[in-house]
Amino acid sequence: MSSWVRVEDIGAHEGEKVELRGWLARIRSSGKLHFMQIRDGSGIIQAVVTKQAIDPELFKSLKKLGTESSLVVRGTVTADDRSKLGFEIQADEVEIVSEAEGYPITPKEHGEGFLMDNRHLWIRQRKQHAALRIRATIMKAMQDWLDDNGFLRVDTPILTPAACEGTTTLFETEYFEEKAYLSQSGQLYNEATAAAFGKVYTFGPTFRAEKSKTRRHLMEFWMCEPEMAFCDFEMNMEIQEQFLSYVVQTVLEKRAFELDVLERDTEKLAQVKAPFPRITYDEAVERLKSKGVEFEDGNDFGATDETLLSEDFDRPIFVTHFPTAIKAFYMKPDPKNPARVLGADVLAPEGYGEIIGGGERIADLELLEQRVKEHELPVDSYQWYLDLRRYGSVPHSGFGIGLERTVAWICGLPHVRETIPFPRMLTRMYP
RNA sequence: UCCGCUGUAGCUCAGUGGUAGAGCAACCGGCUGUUAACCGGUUGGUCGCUGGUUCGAGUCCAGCCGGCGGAGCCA
Repeated sequence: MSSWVRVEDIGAHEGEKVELRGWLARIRSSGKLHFMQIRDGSGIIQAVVTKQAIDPELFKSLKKLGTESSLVVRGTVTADDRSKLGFEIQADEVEIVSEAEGYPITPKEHGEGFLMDNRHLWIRQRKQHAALRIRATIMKAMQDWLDDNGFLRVDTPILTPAACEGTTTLFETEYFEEKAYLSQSGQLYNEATAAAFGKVYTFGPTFRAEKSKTRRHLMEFWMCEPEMAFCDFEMNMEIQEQFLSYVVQTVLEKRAFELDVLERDTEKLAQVKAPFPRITYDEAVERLKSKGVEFEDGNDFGATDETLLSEDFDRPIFVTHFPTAIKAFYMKPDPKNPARVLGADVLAPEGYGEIIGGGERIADLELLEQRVKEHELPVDSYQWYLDLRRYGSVPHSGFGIGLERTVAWICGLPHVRETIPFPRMLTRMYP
């Protein structure tokens, strides 16, 4: 009897007869010998089938078996230097589960549009596996670090009654007789749960109905948003650099194989260790001007500006003290200069741009009420949020890290669309 | 929303106003160590759509539709 083994565990079964269940990734044939690449979801291994080993009719039909046909292969695990994995299977039994015909993705090159149309099949491919495995590892590393540092995961709702920052960029939906909006951030609810539990985070999908069409935007993306009571602007940045360093180092340790598949330069990732350099918004503007950029003071940075700023550093950087006017209504103004906020963005290296936005929140009731009015937000809808300043308000801070941008950076991918199984993009919601 | 590029076989592309092409995939055959295998053969077309110019349009023009790249906005 042979036992069902996954490719990732094959090394522990050398010399044994095993059963593989998977799909035919590729077949090459040399007359009386078939080389079948068997993909089982955990890896790819080559099964060698000789004409003597199996029924001649079956041997003949295997030659014609289409790519991605599903099958069960039984055979003996042997060590072999010619295999990248170090092992292959000398098959003596092959069962075809379901034949596939005309699988559209071939070993030759394809355009991005075609691959996105076939995303449901594209995710079977090696590089997509590597990126999505690294995504899973990043998510787990984020949660592990937070769980191990006293944070409680308290998820916030996706259906919300009002906007965090206005309704223009929200997806609207029906909620029986009312309107509801898909959450663009768990931020405000996080402040309530932080006042309940001290240190919390939410991790889930968020939605923005912005008509942006760039390599770093999705309509639906995942954010991990920690929030901490009794935490100021400085402590917030220290937590971010520890957190992010842990995530990057964990991926380097646990996903070396996948980083290699993606041909990622890991030396650049190895340098990602706390502390991260800090520059103020005003310093950043000076740096841009000295590089010949025509920058209008008070504006936010564009993608090329962020690339120019990060290229001087070998690790992520904080850009702090943005103009109050361009930041969210809940950001705390710097007491030394109220025209600037106690907020910071983290810019990833190598031109990957902003991956974290965060800062200290306004704790004072009167100032927050004033800000809500200044931003022309419906004050009544924000009463629960203002309550947080009425009942034991404390200094508190938090941040949000965009998962797909982080995955794109760590994987060295040119576009966030490959960092999520089924990206929702401006002009694409299929499949 | 704006700017640029682009649309020809299942895929990636070539195609000078005058007979619709290649490589890969698929299909048929060959090969006992292949790694995007290789060798021989076969099939495969509403040239994005609509209109216009012309004796003649894949090719030139206009509009529309799709794709890709970038900008703005943002994580």
